Amino acid sequence: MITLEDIARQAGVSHSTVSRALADSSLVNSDTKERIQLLAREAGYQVNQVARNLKTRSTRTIGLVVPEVSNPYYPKLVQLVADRARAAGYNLQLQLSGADQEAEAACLASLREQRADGILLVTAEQGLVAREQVNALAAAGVPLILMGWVEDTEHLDTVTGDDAKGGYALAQHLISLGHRRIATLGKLPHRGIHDRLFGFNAALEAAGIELAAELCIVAKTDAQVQHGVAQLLALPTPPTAIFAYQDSLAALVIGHLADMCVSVPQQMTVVGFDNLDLASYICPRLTTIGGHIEPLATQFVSLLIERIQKTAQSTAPQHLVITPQLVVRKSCAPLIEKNIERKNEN
Amino acid sequence: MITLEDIARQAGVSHSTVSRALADSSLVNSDTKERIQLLAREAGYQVNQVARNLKTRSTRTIGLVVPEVSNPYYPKLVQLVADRARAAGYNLQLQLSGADQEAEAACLASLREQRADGILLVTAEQGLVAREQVNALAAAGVPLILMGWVEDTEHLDTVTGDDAKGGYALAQHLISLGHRRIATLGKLPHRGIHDRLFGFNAALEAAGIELAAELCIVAKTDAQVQHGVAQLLALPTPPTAIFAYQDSLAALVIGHLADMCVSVPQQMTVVGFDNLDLASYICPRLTTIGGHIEPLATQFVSLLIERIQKTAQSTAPQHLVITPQLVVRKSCAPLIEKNIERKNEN
DNA sequence: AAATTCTTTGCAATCGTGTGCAATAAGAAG
DNA sequence: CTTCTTATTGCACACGATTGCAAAGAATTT
Repeated sequence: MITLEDIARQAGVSHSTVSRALADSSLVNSDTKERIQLLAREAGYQVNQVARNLKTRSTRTIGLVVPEVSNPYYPKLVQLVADRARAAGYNLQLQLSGADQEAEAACLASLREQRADGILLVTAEQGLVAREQVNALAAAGVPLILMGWVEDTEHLDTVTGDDAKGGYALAQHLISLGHRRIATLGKLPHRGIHDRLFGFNAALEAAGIELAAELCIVAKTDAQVQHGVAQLLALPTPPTAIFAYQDSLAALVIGHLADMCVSVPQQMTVVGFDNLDLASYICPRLTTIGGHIEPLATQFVSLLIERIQKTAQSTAPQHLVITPQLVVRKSCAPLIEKNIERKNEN
Repeated sequence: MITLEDIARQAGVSHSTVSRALADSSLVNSDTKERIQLLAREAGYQVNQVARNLKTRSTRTIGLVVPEVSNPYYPKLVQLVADRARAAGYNLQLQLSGADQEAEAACLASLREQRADGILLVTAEQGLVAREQVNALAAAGVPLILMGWVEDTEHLDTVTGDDAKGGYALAQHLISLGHRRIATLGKLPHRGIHDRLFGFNAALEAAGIELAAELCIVAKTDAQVQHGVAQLLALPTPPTAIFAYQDSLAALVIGHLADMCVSVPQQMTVVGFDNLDLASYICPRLTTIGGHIEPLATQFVSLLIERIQKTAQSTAPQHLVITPQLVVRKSCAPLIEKNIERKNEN
């Protein structure tokens, strides 16, 4: 691989001059500068970023830790983060912490060893697994932004979607359509007042509706969803609507309902969360909560870059919250006579 | 950030000894070794990989260039590649070349500057955009594997799925169900004898069926798909089956058919390609071609690592081809009287 | 013509590791 | 006691870039 020294020898100057010439420094005579630049281009010289990074003590790289990219939520986020990082002139180092974040600490350690200029950490159901690591990084002054609702992170910068508000809006929508008996289905994420289910439940309570325990299905895999749907339909009084915590689960629910000859939305209303692309792929198109991922990604990156470049207005930890919107499509129907009749039959 | 020198000072030895101790070298007295290792752990020392990479002239990083991760095909590939790379002890540097690969050359340049040990390049519709770059990398001896059918790459290592065979199997399946009037829909990829459409057409020809020009729809965006589907249905003799080049397009087709009150598979048979997760999400579940992505990813990574470590049996360019399989689900129906009647009506 | 400033260039140190080689000390062998 | 191994450690250089500082000419001023 060709180095500054090689170019210098060809040009009959010192490597310092070549370095300056390629950096377009005004300290170099413009003729020599052009000559060197041409020479370097012809020789196909490519800077050794490793050496440059060592000397400049900066890598212009940001690390992004997400659990996986099989779950379609994350690719959407990764794409947006990558675009914004690139636009800001930063490289992206993607680290996958595993479906259960089992490798979260290892990812952070690797990023630190690689001397990433800053780190974006997305937590999932497990919450913040590598808490000591994160605190150590923060203490060492490594810029780090957290995404997701995690306890005891007042001292860290965080960016999160207002899941509770989204859940609230969904429930309100279902209630306004006349639904009273509503099921929920999904894997339990970080519970608490910021949870989707918490907001959902709050709206139900405000309307005087009780969320019956038999209507709360915990399911993660396809098989569990199938079982849960069957369970709901077998109830003496089945629900008229199902809230799936995520769009992908809603898609599975609709599939299994179809297998059991229950049509959506005529015989069952289904809603999801996140407004992923698949929400407009599937049939019927899914009513869901959306619009939060783009601003989340934007804030995520721009706050980190402010921290890296120390251009933030305030050095105090920031906690940005993005409010999502209801996206109405075709998977919900008002509760009409037929359903009410069916309900009364039992 | 804490360095070898810091630990050395604390331990009262030279940095060389610390370096050796942390590398568990037998040249260091076992007592001192333990003492140093303990000290380093307590101090929270993390090697500076940047410095190490400079010295060892290797980064244990492989670069992966894909157009985007919005298209669900790529995340699936990225996940698999990332898992296998991690298992082999390599970091992954993800580079997105853009939906039209407009940044392909920039991605390669960046990876070269970062001194990635090897590069995995996935091409898309545009083919190999950065051909000179790739040739330069190959000439410089940088291990590089190409994925996708591209012309004039006999001198490069390639890994590809046998798209033509997949297309052939799909067509055979449709023919065996009695379909004769079959439409195709998608954006045109790298044409040629390795194309999905080529294989598809070959099977049709073998069965004496002509692929009418009016049944070949070029569509990429959702709006184009919608328009194409409407166009097909408006024909004097509409097709009885539609082959979409990709699962995601098939999903869109099914959605628009539903909007026009055409049920799948009863009134229209639809097939896709790639067997992405969404193929089992959507309703009806999609008959498609699959099973190739996993072996593609495996071969992709292991061939690259063989090149990096120079453990390959042969130094001659390899061209690995993966044969995909037909995955039969619920989106196809045999051509029964009703359809034939409908066909004869016109 | 001498003094001063400006322009351009090279020297040399530095970033944090890894490693060949020499040096030292201790133990073994003669 | 001398000599030869062997075990352990440090010195010093290298990796390839950036950059402060000095130096040497050239240009300008007095």
